[in-house]
Amino acid sequence: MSDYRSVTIKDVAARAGVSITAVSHALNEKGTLSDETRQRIREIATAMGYQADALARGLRRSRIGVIGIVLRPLDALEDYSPPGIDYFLRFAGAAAVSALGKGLSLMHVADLVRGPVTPLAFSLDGYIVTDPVRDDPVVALLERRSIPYVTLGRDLSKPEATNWVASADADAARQGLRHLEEQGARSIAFVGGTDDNSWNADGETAYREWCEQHGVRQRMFRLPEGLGEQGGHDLVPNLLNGGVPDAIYSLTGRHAAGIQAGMRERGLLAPDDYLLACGTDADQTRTADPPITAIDLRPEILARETVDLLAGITRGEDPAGRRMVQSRLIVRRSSDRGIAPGA
Amino acid sequence: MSDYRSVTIKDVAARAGVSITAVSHALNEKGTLSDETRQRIREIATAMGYQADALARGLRRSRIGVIGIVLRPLDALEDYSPPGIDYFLRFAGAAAVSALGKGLSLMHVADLVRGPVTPLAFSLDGYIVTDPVRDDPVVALLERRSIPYVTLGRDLSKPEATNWVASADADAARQGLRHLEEQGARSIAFVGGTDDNSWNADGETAYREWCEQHGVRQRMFRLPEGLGEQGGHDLVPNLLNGGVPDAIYSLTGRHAAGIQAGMRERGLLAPDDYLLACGTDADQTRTADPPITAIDLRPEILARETVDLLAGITRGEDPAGRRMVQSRLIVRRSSDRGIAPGA
DNA sequence: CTACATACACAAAACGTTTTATACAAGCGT
DNA sequence: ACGCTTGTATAAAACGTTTTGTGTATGTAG
Repeated sequence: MSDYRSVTIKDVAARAGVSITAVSHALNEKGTLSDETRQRIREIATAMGYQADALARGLRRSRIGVIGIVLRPLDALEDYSPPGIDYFLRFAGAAAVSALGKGLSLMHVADLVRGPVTPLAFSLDGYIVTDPVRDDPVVALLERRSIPYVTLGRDLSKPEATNWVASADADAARQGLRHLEEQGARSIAFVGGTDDNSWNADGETAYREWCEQHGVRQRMFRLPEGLGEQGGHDLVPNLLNGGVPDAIYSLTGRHAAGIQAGMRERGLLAPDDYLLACGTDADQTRTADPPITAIDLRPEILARETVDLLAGITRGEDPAGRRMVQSRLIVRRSSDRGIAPGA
Repeated sequence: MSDYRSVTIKDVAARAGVSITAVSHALNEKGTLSDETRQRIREIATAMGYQADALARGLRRSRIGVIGIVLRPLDALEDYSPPGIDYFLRFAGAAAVSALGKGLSLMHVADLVRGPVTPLAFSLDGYIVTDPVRDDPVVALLERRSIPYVTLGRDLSKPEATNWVASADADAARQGLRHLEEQGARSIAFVGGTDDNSWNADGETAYREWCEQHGVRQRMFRLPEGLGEQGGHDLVPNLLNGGVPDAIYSLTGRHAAGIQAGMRERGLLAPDDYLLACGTDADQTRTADPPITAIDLRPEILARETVDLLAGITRGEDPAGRRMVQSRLIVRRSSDRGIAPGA
């Protein structure tokens, strides 16, 4: 490690024979400099490879070109890198890429509200908060600090808020339920999560409506997200309590995989003995045997919209919020009896 | 957005009736303060919720608690979020999680050497560079700036370097080749990439050795990583040039999927007409039909080791480098003729 | 009583910027 | 010759820390 000294504004000023104020103004289109000197300073600066130190700059202004991302559902999990969270990783990866495309960098930040937090956390330009729960403490903290943020998924405790992007959750669930119906399901059991977020809420609503419209008794279950496949597996006895349902719609991928495993232990195989579909595509739904029908929430598109919205807000613009992204049903064997849609 | 003013060192000093120097010393275990005042200041600081501003601190010291990650193979791609890069996203996600566990944050940084770079880029504590190529300009830049870094995969141009973590690439390839052999392959064609990195180099070496040991003629192909599935597909005529090989071992997942598709168009199906295995597990290998045998490089473990090594280095320690992570063969239908290993 | 440590606290400089306020010409109208 | 713009450039303050050096009691040895 040599002792490299990077070139500062002072160096540029010295070389150009002007004050550092002149350099700053020349490079930031501020102040009153003749076009001539402005131009000259710029050339010298680039020739010397000058790049303003972001820390020093951030100290005065307050934008450092970095946005943070908080993955709430992962905060909650004890183990921080369980399998089957690839939706979040895909989202985070895609968000990073989108941010880079806008000249921003994305920084992962751990739970802001417990334990010591990364030093830079409160100096970031803005935040993406995925799937906040009702009265989310992280959201509250950001508000208190007046740090701009965008949530992925609506914040149920803030119906007036516009700073969110979400998949069209209710639509997605309806789409899944309609598909099961088309493949022959008359009664459908529903397995949601326990996190108090819009994703679960909208899924439940869609299910309730479907049941009412079809005059079918609701069979709704709520299973903590953290229980994962094991939880799905252990839920099976309850699911079978009132007889084998025609179909099961599970919101989370890990639950669905566990349910399928548990059903198989009882000799019940999809798609012959029941139909199975799932609200999020995940590693588990793809690799299960048989592969499980799932909804691709299109994390890449969600990420792009989220970053775009946040970037606009941090720049002080007033971009349109409340953005919804249409998701897409991926039919796989677990629910495919070969009946054409609309038949 | 209210005008929240966060509590500064000055506020704490005022409240405690001491100088800001005293506060700084008290909180950083520096200087000469009586234990009594030290303690009193600490209590007041925590009571007021004081947290040192990372930017201001970074200006003086030079550690801000953030490490950067550069995904070189993605830098090279024109499209920045193609499918089938989930190995990198998994790695990045896992690295973020590992970093958080060490009180560091992970920041995605785009190609450092072309175009304007994120402002904070040169103020980060250190970097992870995945799969650097020979004489990688990003690596050169980091060295010039004397920013510590760790590479994922050896840097072929720096045989003496110890600052790397890698999967046991050669072992992995040997493992794959042995598996194909056990399933009945006598001649194996090999498809590598063109990036000049240790991953490709070690894979090729393992293949050459295997051919020599078995007295089989080499059938080695090099296909640019960027061509993806299409590239694999288009390579098939060349692959078939000297007759249908018993088996094909492809280093990258996208190539493998394309090859399988191309072979099918010619009526050749795995595992009956040929065996197919692949050096990296990817979305494409899992979801291909039939699913393709692949090597799980265990990005989560790689990420943990990489972050651990880098964290040690940035703290000025001298942690053991050159860490190798054993990978794991996942046998899928594309190469499975049901012959037990070792038979 | 003097000289000299020792213990404690603080003032001021420094980090590299941006921003605000000021200075100095030159030109112009009176 | 005077005051007033206008155009150009700079000095100095500010951002919130850390670090360096200085100062003042207090105690101790001679």
